[in-house]
Amino acid sequence: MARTVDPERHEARRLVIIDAALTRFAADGYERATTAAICREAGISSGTFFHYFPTKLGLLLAILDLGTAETRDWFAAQEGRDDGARVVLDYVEHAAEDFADPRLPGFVRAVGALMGVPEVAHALARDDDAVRSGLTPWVGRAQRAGGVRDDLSAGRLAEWVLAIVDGYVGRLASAPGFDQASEQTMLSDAVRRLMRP
Amino acid sequence: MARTVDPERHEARRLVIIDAALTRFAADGYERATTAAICREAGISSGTFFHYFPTKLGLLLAILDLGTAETRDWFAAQEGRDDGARVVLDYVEHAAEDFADPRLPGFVRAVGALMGVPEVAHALARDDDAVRSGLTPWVGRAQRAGGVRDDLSAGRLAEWVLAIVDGYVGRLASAPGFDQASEQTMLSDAVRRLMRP
Amino acid sequence: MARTVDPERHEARRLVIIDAALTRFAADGYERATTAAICREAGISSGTFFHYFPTKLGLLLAILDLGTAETRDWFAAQEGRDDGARVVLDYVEHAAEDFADPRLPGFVRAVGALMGVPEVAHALARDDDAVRSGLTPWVGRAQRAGGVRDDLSAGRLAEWVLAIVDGYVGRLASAPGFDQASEQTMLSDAVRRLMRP
Amino acid sequence: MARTVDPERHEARRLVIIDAALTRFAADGYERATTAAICREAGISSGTFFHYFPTKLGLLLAILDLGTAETRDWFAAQEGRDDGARVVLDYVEHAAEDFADPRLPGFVRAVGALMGVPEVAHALARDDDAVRSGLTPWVGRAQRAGGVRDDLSAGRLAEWVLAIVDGYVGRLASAPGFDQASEQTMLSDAVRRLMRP
DNA sequence: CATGAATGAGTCTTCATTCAT
DNA sequence: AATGAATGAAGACTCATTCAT
Repeated sequence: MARTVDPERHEARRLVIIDAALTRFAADGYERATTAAICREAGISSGTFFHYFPTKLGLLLAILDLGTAETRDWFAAQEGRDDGARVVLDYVEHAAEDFADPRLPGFVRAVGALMGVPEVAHALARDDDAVRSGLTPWVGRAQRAGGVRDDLSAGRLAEWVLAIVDGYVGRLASAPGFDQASEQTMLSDAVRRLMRP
Repeated sequence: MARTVDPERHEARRLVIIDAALTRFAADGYERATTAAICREAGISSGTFFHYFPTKLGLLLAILDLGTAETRDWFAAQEGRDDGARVVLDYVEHAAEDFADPRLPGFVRAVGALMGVPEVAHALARDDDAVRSGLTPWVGRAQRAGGVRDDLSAGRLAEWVLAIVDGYVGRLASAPGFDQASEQTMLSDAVRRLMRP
Repeated sequence: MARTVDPERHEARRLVIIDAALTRFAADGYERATTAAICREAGISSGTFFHYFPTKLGLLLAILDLGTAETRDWFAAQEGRDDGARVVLDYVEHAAEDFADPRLPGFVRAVGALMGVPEVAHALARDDDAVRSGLTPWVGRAQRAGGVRDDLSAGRLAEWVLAIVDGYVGRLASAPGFDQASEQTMLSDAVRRLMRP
Repeated sequence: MARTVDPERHEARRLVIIDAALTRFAADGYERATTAAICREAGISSGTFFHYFPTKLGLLLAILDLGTAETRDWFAAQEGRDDGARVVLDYVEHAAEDFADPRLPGFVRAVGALMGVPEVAHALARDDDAVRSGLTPWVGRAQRAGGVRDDLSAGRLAEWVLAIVDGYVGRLASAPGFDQASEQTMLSDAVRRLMRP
């Protein structure tokens, strides 16, 4: 009797809160996004908030971990492919599509301001590691296959690919006429130019 | 009789506060950098702080304006030059050198989190305008002179140059082995590749 | 049909909760002992807690009433005895033995902090009354039998006997080397000295 | 210029807050005495409260330390006296007079409920030490001078003197007809009886 | 009967800003 | 001009209690 824990409902509600938080963090920044505002956005009470997440920071970290997991999943799904350069470009495209969600740039900026907070720094380092260690082997394979410059180590070249993606994302948020729809092809082009021998 | 306002001393003190704020904002982010911490860093009292700046936000805006003015000055100093492509690359290098101050990436992130605050958004828009309107003519001139791709408008190409600089700056702050000394030549190379016909 | 209320099981569970509460109140004080902690200690859910007790305060009052009833029972069991002084000393010893439960001093302190709450004040007054009205007649009888000082009223002397027991209990909790095993004979001696003519 | 720190005014204000806190802690207990209520009682704002004390607990500890210091001062002032038994009785009387402040018993109870908080436990241990190490030598001297029982060590006898004072203080608070004015002579008598050979 | 997710009032504490000296 | 004590609005978080299952 008394089936009180419905794991599905729990997970669903958790995601509602995460979604609301993404909205508020993106629009207002971490500090200006009050827990009250997040609760309002999610349609829950403050008690419920702290029933699902231990602290406001804990919620942020949960979001970051979600992203890291998503990255790992994406790379895991590429296992067995052959064309390294193609995978790199697919990743770039995949990342760019993530940012079709207009809240993401704002969220990334919100997180950036918290780099001084150790727990955030660690979560970001984990995330960066996931991307880097996912991407580097494909860059290396592309180099060995030829068709990609090899005057840089695979790691350093991967880093620069990420730098360009970062720059693209940053502009998405701050430059008026710069939008995902029209610039995504330029992004692929820019990365191709960077990697050309 | 008593001329109590010594404009030089006033300006010097203002700069001391701005410098202290740059340090704290960069290390802790805008919200976590308390006025008390900035005062401590600057060696002044809170009363003095508000004698020089109307609010904490006012101080931040003053710093941003300083940067915008510096950008305008730099472009004003290029007047009369000929080689557009060279000026663009010089600007990239100049921007990169600014970021030799290790506090700047942190400061940029701190400001990014405040994009939702209208006054900050406007100040950033002014700053962006200064850069864009400074850079675009030189890109256009380079295109007309040949040697630079012209499948994009000058404005859009300038935007992408800035995107790459942004990406470089972002990595500077977040990637462990990515430092200004060793990556600056890669930056120029990446911009050159982007602009190549 | 369904007789769902098994009075014995009900009472047993009630006592489990009371015991758990005694533990938590004693260790943490009334306010710091959360209902959640009491539930954990008792191995029940919060819903069950409030099925057995109307409020957290109600639980505390129930514990106090239990103590009062126990006191009344003890004195009822002395009916018919002769030697008043002996009964007084027996009571002192009995009280001291109660405090062999190491949780009691802490519980008494926890309750002390709630004297400002009317319901607690009343419960304590009832308890004190039970002790006082149980003890005073025996003190009086001892005085009339001689061998006990009679320069004080029986009531006042009883009060002082209780004061010494209280002091003993207080030390039990706060003084390191002061333990029930070694000090109980001193307690009887101190009470005897107090009562000596 | 700018005489901003007036140490006297600072200390005076600190004492006003301490006095207000004593009132509220005594009447309501530690947890139920909100900082807001203490501020109201002291006629200050919440900001001022935290300007003078780091936390609500810090305020409580400050009060305890004040008491410990007072105890040390009292014993320091007895240096050079001769009659140990007289000093012990003077201390008992002195302690009893302290409790002429009707708030003290309530305050002691409020603190008792916090014995589980390490910082409070330590402060109380320090306080107990001050009393014990102040009193024990005088008890010892009285024993050596004769006229005081020596079947107990000086330390243990001192402990029992304190137990009786504690019991007296406890009754002061909880027993209706038990007041300082009429019972203080009984207190001295009780202690004398305890110490008699 | 038993469960535990949900609630929201209430608390401590922080911090930008003011102002008397 | 410079100081720093005082202010109080605002925010994160806790916890007793309710109620649908």
